[in-house]
Amino acid sequence: MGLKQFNNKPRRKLKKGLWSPDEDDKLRSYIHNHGVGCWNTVPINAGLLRNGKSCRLRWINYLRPGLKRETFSLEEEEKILRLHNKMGNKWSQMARCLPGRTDNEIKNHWHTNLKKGRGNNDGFITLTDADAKKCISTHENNPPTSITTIPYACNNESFGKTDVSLAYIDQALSNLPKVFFAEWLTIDQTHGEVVQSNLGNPLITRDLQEEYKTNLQNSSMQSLLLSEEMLYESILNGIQNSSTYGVFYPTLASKCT
DNA sequence: AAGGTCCGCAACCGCTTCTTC
DNA sequence: AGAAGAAGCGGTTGCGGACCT
Repeated sequence: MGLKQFNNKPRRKLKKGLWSPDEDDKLRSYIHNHGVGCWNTVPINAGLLRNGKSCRLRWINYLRPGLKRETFSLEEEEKILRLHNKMGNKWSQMARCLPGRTDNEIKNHWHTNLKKGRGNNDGFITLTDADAKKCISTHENNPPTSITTIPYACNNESFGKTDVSLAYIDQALSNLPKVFFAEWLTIDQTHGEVVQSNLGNPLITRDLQEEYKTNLQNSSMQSLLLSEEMLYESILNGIQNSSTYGVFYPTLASKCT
């Protein structure tokens, strides 16, 4: 009995690595004319020396119509951060919420930009001046009500120090309602009470909270970073009527325990 | 200019889930 | 019900370009 019995079918030497424009054309035109059907038969019928899996990936991540090929917008990044906080590494589910983006693209962008770049270990995002301007222009056109969300935070390292972005926000928001709450709090608008926190885990360390409290007392700055607990206290103390507002990004902060 | 290092992205790999029979 | 194949998913790898020395 010979093993050759198992190998009667001529085995095609499959190609790996980057796709050539020619291969792209073959796959694109095949799917355009015949549809996908079974992925395992696609490369055979399309005359490609690839496996079905590779074809599927190439189509989904690169050739499929409707894909955006441009860099992620601030709004998209904001959405990714929110979704990641809500669902973790569910890249494909996130992709469904971001038209024109693939799970692979979102995953790569998270690992290379959002995880360590704009976000810091302490759970805050570094806000560039350009980001701040974009953020403010969005809210200028659509002024927040007394209970709203500001989707950006400032790096806490800049807290209490001179910071262009923070100063810009102070200036730009001066005409807007003075109290803003983070998105992870649901507020009873009638009574001004926190009725629900969307995250059960501690948002920031006790040490950081103490640091903020000290800074809050000492700071002459108009803007303040508030922890969930501090926001809660502030509401209870009727701080809504003061000139304080909180800007806090919960997505990354939730990772900080 | 050349070699080394870093970083982003495309693609692969292997495991899980779904579907079909 | 369960086996087998297909599809989906997420972690990881490796190539290539940019940047640094």
